[in-house]
Amino acid sequence: MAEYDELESLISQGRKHGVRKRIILLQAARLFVEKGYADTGIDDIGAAVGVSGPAVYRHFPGKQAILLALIELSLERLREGTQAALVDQDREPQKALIALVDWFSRFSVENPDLTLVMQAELLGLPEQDRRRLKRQIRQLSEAWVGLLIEVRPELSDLAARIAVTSVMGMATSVLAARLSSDTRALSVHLRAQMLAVLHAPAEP
Amino acid sequence: MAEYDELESLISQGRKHGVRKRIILLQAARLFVEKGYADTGIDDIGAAVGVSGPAVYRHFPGKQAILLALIELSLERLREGTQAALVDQDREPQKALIALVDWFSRFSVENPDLTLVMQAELLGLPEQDRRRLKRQIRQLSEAWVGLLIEVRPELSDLAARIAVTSVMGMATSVLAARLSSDTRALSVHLRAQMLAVLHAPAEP
DNA sequence: GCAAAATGGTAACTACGGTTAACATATTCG
DNA sequence: CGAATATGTTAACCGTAGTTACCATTTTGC
Repeated sequence: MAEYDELESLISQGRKHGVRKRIILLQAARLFVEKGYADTGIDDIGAAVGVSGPAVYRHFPGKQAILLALIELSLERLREGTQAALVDQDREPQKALIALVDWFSRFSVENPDLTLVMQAELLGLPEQDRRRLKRQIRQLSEAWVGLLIEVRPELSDLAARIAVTSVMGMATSVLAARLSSDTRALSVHLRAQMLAVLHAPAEP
Repeated sequence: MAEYDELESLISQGRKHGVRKRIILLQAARLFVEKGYADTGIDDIGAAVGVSGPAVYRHFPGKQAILLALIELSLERLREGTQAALVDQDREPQKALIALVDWFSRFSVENPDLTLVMQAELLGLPEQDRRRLKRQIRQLSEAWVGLLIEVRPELSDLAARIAVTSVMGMATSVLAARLSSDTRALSVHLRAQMLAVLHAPAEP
């Protein structure tokens, strides 16, 4: 479910157990992306949820914990989506790669805040968490790289890594630029250009 | 001149007028990219220059001013490079576009800190400066968009904007990932994939 | 060579914001 | 119902880091 639909649905559910926590998370994502992690106060987050101030501490042990939970949520969604896109592709790397692009171009456009927070605010985390998460992100992209090399064995390892990194970067830069609110058009164009990168002629 | 070569050359020049200031700027860029603007203290910047603490205030009125000067320097270089790449192309948009990609793929790889700071830490600036700089960045990318539409009139405005934004995003994401220290290889691959994006088949 | 400007060091100030304390209300469930 | 738990509120705390004050030294230009 896209992040804004989820947020709306959660708010309508009143104050059930654990719901507040999820609302805080999604609103914090919005704020972090809009104003940056450093310039977003705990008070701001509370206000966005309709709960001024330190009430947030009832749900999270601190500001950093919110950011950490957010990025972990983001990673989790990415992992789920990647796996889901890979099943039922009859182990054909060509089909699998296209399925991945299909899914990711849609996911990133429909979940801009989650996607952007992960790559923009990793530095806000303490060394240790940052390392751990970076490793996990790398593992995720390695799946893409492996698939790409299967499809195009002529690519060097570096070339494949650059292509995959570029594909991720295209999504975040386009989202950050807020070029259009037409999510359908955005994801369609993104998809086309991601495929172009993955199929770009190799350089000697 | 690439940023690290410039830094080295400056340091060897001792303490001439205005030199210190430039050194502070470039070291600050390194730190901002490495640890983030928020987590880089004035003391850190001073230490990196061999001048502990508030001595930095002899050259800049404050921390934000350093960031501002950095992003403005970055923009200036981008403008210069864009212009330089466009002259002597006989007003052929096809050639001009390729010249732009040639130049930008090299520039971004040779000046990673300048390139990354501009897009990563814009949020650290006060509203007003941020707006102004964003506008200037947009103007810069509009030059690319105009050129691209000239070459490929079948592209919608949105499609062209997405392509150009993607090209910029590819550079920053690849630089941030630090995939290789072989700048030559990086820029060559980047170039190829940027061209692929700009020539990607349009979507209906 | 000397006055003036430039540059630097150390110590102290201060504001901001994350966090905690202390106290209140509402919800849940036996 | 009533105890326990969850959730909120306001006021106060306090560490950090950007900034300023003040004094020392070096560099520059007449």
